[in-house]
Amino acid sequence: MEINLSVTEENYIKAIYHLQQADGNVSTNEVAKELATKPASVTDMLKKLKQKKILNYEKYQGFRLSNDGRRIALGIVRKHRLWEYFLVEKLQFGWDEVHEVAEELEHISSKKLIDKLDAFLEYPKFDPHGDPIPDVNGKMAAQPQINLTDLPVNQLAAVSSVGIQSTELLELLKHKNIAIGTKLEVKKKFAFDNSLEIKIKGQNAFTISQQLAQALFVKMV
Amino acid sequence: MEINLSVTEENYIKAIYHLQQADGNVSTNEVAKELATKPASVTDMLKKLKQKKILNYEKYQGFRLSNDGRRIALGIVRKHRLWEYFLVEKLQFGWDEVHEVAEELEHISSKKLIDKLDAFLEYPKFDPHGDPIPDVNGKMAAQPQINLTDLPVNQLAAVSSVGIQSTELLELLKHKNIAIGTKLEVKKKFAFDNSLEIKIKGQNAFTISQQLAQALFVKMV
DNA sequence: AAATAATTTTAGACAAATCTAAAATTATTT
DNA sequence: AAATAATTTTAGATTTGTCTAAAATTATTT
Repeated sequence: MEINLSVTEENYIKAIYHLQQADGNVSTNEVAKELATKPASVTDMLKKLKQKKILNYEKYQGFRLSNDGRRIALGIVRKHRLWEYFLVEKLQFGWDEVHEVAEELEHISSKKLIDKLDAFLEYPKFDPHGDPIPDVNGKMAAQPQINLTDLPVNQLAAVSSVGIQSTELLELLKHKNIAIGTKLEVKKKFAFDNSLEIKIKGQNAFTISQQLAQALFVKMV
Repeated sequence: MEINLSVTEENYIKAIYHLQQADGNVSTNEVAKELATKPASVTDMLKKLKQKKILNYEKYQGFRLSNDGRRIALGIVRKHRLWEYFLVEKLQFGWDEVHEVAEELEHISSKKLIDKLDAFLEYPKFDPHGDPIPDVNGKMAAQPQINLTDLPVNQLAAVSSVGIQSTELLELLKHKNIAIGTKLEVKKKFAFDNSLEIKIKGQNAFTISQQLAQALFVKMV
């Protein structure tokens, strides 16, 4: 039942997991960009992962992780986030300097190690960046809903609710092409009037007012 | 100044380090045995390490680490032993189940990580097996001298002093071919009369009495 | 000091993960 | 719906670490 995976394979699985969280179906080019490698290399790996039943993949058709693949990805995410928590809470790293180290630590294979680390840290639910940490069974706490004004720049999030129910607001949202479930990122914050530059995938970026941003709640993705 | 080393290269360096601690000059076959690989593979790696100036090596002549090589080896040993200490003291692993995990953790490259871990652990001097942990500069505490009767089975050690100065004792030591500096291992302990079976490299094992063992002090190697 | 044995090195091959360049397929324009 | 563009895949090469089998060297016997 335990498949042995190389660090490279794990990195592909993790990248595909994150891309499909944001995007649904994943493409060869996206993965190549994410991993700073060439599409041809990605295709080779896709075949390998398909053969190991980690990936549902038909050529030219895009792909997604299988159930097994998702289980493995969650295991890697769990390790990454627990180590980040450890680095910040116990070793006094800054939250902005832990990522690369966690990228290495997440590939340490011992399950016992990670479960004991989890216990030592007293089963934290969120990592230092606010992302939820999967538990032993791969379950994670729901991402808390935050106000759009509090969303970090370049953090993908999905609109989860609107603060007020007014026809005027709905009219504006319709015009801006924003609905519940719309995935967006904040690209810039303007201090002068607290307006935000917003990017929805496949559209050009546009600006929204402070008032509109305050009416929108999102969950990080 | 910072050379990038693969996990494989690091494992070779560590193996050579440990072998030369015990042996002086190291041979291709010894390394192959230690790393469970073939002599031909070792020769390939030796050339590579020589080229990187980590090894003083002339073919057919045996080899030793260069100063740089020793510095690198001490860094790996430092990481291994600090992680072992962490696993036992913080994560409640048994001292006998930490080795394989530490074998993986020792290859995490961040120097900052290991120095912060050292601080978190409050600069321990010895790991759970009693081996000294090198500090940031590669210095380690002298291995404490222990009585031969307390030496664990199969732990290589060097005779460091004798407890009493008698002609009779010296006569016996001469006959048994034991001197200050002689490297030996205890292969068996016999409960009946507390005699020990001793093995000196290149000789057949032989037995010594409890009285003789109590007169000998050793340092682990 | 020859012969034999053991060790070590070379030569050539293989698998994993990558690359470039070209071919195949799908998507988008006009 | 052709033509063009973008994406994806294939084919063939490269690098790293490994292997086996054979050759070279050193060590040990007789």
